[in-house]
Amino acid sequence: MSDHLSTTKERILEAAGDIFGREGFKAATIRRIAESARVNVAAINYHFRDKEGLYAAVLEHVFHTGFSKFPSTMGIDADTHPEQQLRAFIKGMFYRLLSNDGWAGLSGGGRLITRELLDPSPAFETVLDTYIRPHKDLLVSIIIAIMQKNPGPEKLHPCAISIIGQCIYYAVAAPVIKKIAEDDAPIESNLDRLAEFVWLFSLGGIERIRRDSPAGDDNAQP
Amino acid sequence: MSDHLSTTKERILEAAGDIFGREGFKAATIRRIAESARVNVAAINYHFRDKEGLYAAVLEHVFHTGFSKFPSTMGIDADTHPEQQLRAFIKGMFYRLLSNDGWAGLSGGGRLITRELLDPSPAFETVLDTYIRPHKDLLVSIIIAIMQKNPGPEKLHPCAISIIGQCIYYAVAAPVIKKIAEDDAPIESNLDRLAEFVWLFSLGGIERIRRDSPAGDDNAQP
DNA sequence: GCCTGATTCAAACATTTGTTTTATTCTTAT
DNA sequence: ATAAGAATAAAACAAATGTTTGAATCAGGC
Repeated sequence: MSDHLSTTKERILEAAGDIFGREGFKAATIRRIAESARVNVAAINYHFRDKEGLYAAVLEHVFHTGFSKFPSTMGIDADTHPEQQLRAFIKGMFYRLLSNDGWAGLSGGGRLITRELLDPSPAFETVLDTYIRPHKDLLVSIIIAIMQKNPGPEKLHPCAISIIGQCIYYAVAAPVIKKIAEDDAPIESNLDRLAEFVWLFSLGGIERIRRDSPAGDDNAQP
Repeated sequence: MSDHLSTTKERILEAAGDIFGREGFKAATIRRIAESARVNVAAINYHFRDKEGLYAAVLEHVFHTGFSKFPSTMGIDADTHPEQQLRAFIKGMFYRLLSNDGWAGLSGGGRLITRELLDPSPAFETVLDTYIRPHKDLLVSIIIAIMQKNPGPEKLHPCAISIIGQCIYYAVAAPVIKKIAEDDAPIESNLDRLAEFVWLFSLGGIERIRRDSPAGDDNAQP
């Protein structure tokens, strides 16, 4: 890793994103990061204060660039057909998490994010408010639009979790999926097909939940 | 952790399961495990050779007890209506992963397993053959029975992944779910409701995939 | 040209941590 | 009762790792 050009600080950030993602916070060593960034160990403390400071900076950097390259809406207008909005949303998740242009390319296969889900660091609180909550809210509003009614949060939230869960599971379990269902491993060339599958599956799921829900109202937001 | 009675070896296994699950292999320290098990540090090396040996033993122990208490089939006959088989399968996943009688109670909230998905250890290879592959094969056969046709692995595997993914995501993202959708956190009192939801959602998903698939044959196994 | 502050570097420090050693205690078969 | 082996305990060891230090180097303004 660690690109040829760019400043020291940037090289550290990129190398650290990759290594933290691959090995986790504790297992990653600043010596390995420094080596990968072709930088003296002390430079890390100089620029980022300590290991935790570096980690916090990496996290912010990774989320910022990920959601910049692949925004939640994926550039789709809010007046597009809601099912197509969902398609874009899901494709966005796959590319953000698993594309080489996304987190797969700069955080050890998108695993930095998965690790945060499992063990949120102190620095994650900010990320949650800035990126994740709005992202979830958008999804919920898309689901309401598809259902053409608001079945209440006790249906909407599990729906959102089921959809997001399918996407993130590909990132979490990539190593295992490679072993037991090799043709469906979440590698670049499969992303479109897998996203399409999850989209269809989720449309079916949403429809089924809709059918089983009481009338409900038509309010736009939950 | 670490129960009052039982032998030294067992106390170590239980304490280690909890701490490895909570902190991960690298971050967990022999000394903390020994303290939690009320045992001398050297006892761990004596009984399990080294840290890796302990980890391998923990992994086998955790999977064995998990699938013993909550088998893949959950005691449901193979001639039960396939949709009910799926219901049992999903409920089994939720309880195995997230119940206090299951992995939540003996591997730091079921996180030991999730960590293995993310970074499979050498010891995971065995677990994969013994527990995970058969588990997946059962799910695939249930899906075929529900669809009443075999749409081929390129539909079956993603279907299985979508279903398993929804369940496991609750375990992976439990801390985050607690923060952004508190009422749907995967705690004991919610497991039945969440399993029921995932079941319905998945039935919808399967039906949708079935509709969009070409005729296919009726072979029993993929 | 030189001075000041920012940056980089090699080396050293202090702590943590997995493992080993050695002695002691406990268990059990004879 | 006793010898032999299993189990436990305290201490020491060696390697690794995050951080600091103090000197060297570089960049830009006067």
